[in-house]
Amino acid sequence: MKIVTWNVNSIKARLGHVVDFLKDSQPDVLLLQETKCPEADFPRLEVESAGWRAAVVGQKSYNGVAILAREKIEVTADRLPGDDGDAQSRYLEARIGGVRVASVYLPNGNPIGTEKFAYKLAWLARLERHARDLLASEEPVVLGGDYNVIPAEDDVYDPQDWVNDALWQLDSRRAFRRILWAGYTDAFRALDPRPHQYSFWDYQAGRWMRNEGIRIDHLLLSPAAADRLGASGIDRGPRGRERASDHTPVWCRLD
DNA sequence: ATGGTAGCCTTGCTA
Repeated sequence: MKIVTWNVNSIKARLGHVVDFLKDSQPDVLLLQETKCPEADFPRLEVESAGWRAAVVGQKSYNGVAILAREKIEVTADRLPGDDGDAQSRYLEARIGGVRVASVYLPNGNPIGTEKFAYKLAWLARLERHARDLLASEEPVVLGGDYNVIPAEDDVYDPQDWVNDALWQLDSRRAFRRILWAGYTDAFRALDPRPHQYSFWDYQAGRWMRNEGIRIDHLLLSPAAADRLGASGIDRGPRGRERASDHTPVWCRLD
């Protein structure tokens, strides 16, 4: 089972890229973030015409996540538990072919020292709590998405550029590591020790052309899923296209 | 060098 996560930065702006990617890459599951549209506006027909089913949560202009899959999608959660007052569309979870998968879009959290950063840390704590609860199930679990956290120095072109950024704060990295210590495996890093393998390059300052990126899109695997991890990688192809998302797909294969 | 770009369907916000 090939599972891919991709922050597309608007599904409407990126629909051609997404359909091309489905046909070229043939994922069994594609986890999308930042679809930036309400459920009713999601281009469901185009996705289904290509041969994938879709489960979607969304809101106007911001956030929004989706799960595309070849097989039947049984939605198990359309929001992250732990805060009924949280109205942002950032979490969707489903059972597909005996695997529990989630599409996760963490808050960016900038600027630091504001309520936005507090919301990010609270969201990470809620995700850790729920990730621990999911371990109690018999199923393999794959939590994939844009975590908006740079895990380590090897995952950024220059940490000095990010010292005042929410993605590189010690509190952000510690909260991310707590999920790993709960028993989850970073599918990319588990199989590829090379430094400076990125999943995001800012649109500004020629970051893509200079390969100055960060690795913030992650697939976190429960032990039962990690036992089946056969391959993983980052597909830089979509980032190099015209009118690309600023993120590129990250994938893993469960045998 | 406190800039730069992209998507939202705004005239600024979010990233």
